Amino acid sequence: MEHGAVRQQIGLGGPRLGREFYRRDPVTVAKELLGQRLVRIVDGRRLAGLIVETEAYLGVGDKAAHSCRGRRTARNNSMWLDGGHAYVYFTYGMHYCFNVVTDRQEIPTAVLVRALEPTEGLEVMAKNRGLLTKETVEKGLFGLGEEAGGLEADVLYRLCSGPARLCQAMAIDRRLDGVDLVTSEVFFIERARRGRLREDQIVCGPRVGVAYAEEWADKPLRFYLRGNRFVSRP
DNA sequence: CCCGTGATTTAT
DNA sequence: TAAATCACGGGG
Repeated sequence: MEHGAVRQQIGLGGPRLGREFYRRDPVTVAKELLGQRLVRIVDGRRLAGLIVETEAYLGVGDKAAHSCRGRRTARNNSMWLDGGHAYVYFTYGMHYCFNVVTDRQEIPTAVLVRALEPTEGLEVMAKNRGLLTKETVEKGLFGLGEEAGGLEADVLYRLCSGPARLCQAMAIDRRLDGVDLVTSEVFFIERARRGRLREDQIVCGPRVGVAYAEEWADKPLRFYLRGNRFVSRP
């Protein structure tokens, strides 16, 4: 099915980011992904959120990147695909993390998506996250019609604020590894914002959880929206 | 602060 | 084949 037709069938949604958006260096893509909308279709329903935090991984030589040594393995294979594909990996025996592959084929760079501001399908996300306790349901916090209307703040801010949390919320696992975000009917990114963010709207700092990466540990390759409440850590 | 959890990678 | 590691999250 053609993309426009898919969008129409699904309803909602704006134009999707195209191949050329992703075929750039990971730092540029990491910054420009901020404010765009990640969408996952599950059982015909849209789960979506605005990307508010990202990290760039610079490929061969970047000691924090899975492609640091330039060796293509069963796990990191997707990093060598063309820009716009998904790289999903499994770690710590229980967590998935989602990256957007950047630049051209054979250049193994990527952007880790670290946090979303959830906008659609919040009750499904809460269920996927195991945050739908009996008490939460009894209090009638869901099914009120308004998306985040009755959702308690402590649940809301734990939905997608972390790379593994957002994967759990949006049902992202290894089956989505290698999927093409430009053409997939179930996993893609929509343009929710046109033009560039002002530089002062973006906070830049060291990547999280890469202390082992020696001289690469402190490079300012993490980006998030200034003042946004949904980043994984302020 | 510590710990679960198991695939993947690296060292013997 | 064995050991160490890990782009994390949840619970004190």
